[in-house]
Amino acid sequence: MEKVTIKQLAKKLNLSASTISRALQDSHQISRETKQKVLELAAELNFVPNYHASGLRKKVSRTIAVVIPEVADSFFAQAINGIEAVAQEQGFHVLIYLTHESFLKEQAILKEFQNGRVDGVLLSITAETAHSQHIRELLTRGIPLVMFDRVCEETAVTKITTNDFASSYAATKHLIACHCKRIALLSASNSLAMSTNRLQGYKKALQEQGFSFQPADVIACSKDEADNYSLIKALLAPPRRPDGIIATVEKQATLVYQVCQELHLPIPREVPVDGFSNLQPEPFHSPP
Amino acid sequence: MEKVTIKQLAKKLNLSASTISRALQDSHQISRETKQKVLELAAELNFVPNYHASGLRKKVSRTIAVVIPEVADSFFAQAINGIEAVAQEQGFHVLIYLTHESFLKEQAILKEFQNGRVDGVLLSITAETAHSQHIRELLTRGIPLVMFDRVCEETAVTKITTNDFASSYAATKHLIACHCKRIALLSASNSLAMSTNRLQGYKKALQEQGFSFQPADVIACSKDEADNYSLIKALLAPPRRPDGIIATVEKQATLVYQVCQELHLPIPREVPVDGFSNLQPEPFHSPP
DNA sequence: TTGAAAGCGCTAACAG
DNA sequence: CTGTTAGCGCTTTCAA
Repeated sequence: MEKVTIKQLAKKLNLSASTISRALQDSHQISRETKQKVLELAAELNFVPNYHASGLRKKVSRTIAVVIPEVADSFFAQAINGIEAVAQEQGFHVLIYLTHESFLKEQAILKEFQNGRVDGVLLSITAETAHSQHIRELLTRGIPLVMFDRVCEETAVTKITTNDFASSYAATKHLIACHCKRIALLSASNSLAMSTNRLQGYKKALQEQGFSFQPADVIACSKDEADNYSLIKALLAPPRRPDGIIATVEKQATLVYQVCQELHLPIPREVPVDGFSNLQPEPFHSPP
Repeated sequence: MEKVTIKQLAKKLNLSASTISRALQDSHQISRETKQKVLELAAELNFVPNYHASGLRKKVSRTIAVVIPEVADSFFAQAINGIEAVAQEQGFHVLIYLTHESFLKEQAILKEFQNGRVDGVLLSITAETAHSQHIRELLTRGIPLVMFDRVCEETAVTKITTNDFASSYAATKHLIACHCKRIALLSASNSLAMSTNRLQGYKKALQEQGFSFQPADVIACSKDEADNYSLIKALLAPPRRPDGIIATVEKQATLVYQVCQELHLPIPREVPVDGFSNLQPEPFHSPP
């Protein structure tokens, strides 16, 4: 029992390939009877239409790509869950690509998307991503792209983010309300819009509550865990120890605990400001 | 600047399409010069070979599918990370499918894989999955399939698992060595090979150490968190409270804590026996 | 309502 | 080394 094709169905039913094709697509111009017969035979012979053939012809793939830095932290895992669920509902397939924070990989991956493999892209950019030529090129080629979580301001595409400004603003105000006197901000990376927005929210809240912004209270964490560890250790050193901390990333919160334990310090009041903890994945829009 | 095809390159260089095709594939039967020219023009015109066309011709997709129940718990997230990394290295693409523990979905998803979209499948079966007709059918069609983590004994395919028997055996012995007198096993589901193997390991260790196996000490947890909660609560009720627990799934360990807190009980000595905590993803083998 | 024919873009014999 | 030819399997005009 070799691979069954439309042609074979056609021969067995004394019909033309085009009729079979139409019947399978439930075309309005095929008689009930014929459809019936075709569907039956197809089921019997276990016919599965070739994906590449129809893709080549129709120029669609019913596939979207999700390009993210990593799936390690629970945020992206959740995101995948949500995305896949919606995609499956809509009959779409989901390709996963990890950039591991490498801009070059991001470029290479997006470049390949010009080949018809995907109909659309969900992108959460690299921390390294500074310009967006590669993104604009995809768009030029007519491939819709939506940025989520980590977006890049300069490009004119749909962006899905939590309101970074608002969340760090709220977090800061919350800590102040809890009588914190010195609030530090653990920030992720400087180039991302997310980071700057959060920084702004933090500043705004401080200012409104009559605190002065201290650049030394903002720690720019990097990819290197060891570095971050040192930075946090320095931050928590007694002389100017903060009594409140806003952590921008899950991992950093953990580091704070570690450092405190090691230094036998009381754990400061901490507020994590997470990516998308309450992400409601947007429904996809199939291409029109 | 419309989509560039091989034909266009051919015309511009006064060569045939086949020559271009060969040059792009770095065929041994094309002159240095020609290759050079072709590559240059291709780069200049930003040529990207059509995926469906070559897929249709060559009957490959350079794509593998990963079919898992959920990506929620960190295990599968890690798995995806590893799989994608290896795939990317080998120039493969990764499709993700979630079954949400539904056997019907699993079936439907595998069925579609007969259409040429994927070259291979990594499957971690549903808790519901009882028979393996759908799996065997895929294999018949020449699509390699590897089961991981949650495997199904009856099928003759490569399986990647931690040694379930050994790990629960070791865990049980460990608890006995810690002077535990009554050791409970929180088991996941009865039909999975993983569960039965773990149960065997547990029994073996008990027996070897002169303990008698008590069916009541094995709790078969279900999908329903609330149910599990009740079961664990009953288990931990004073009369025959275990002083050691082997938890088969991450989630269950958490439940135990919750129940103990609520009941103001001391937390029993607990040993989690996790899926693949130390999974070293196997390198893929591209099809020969 | 159905069929014939052409072609999506690429690759692989088979020649030369 | 390069060109010619013939499809991969399906969809879609255009005719009948």
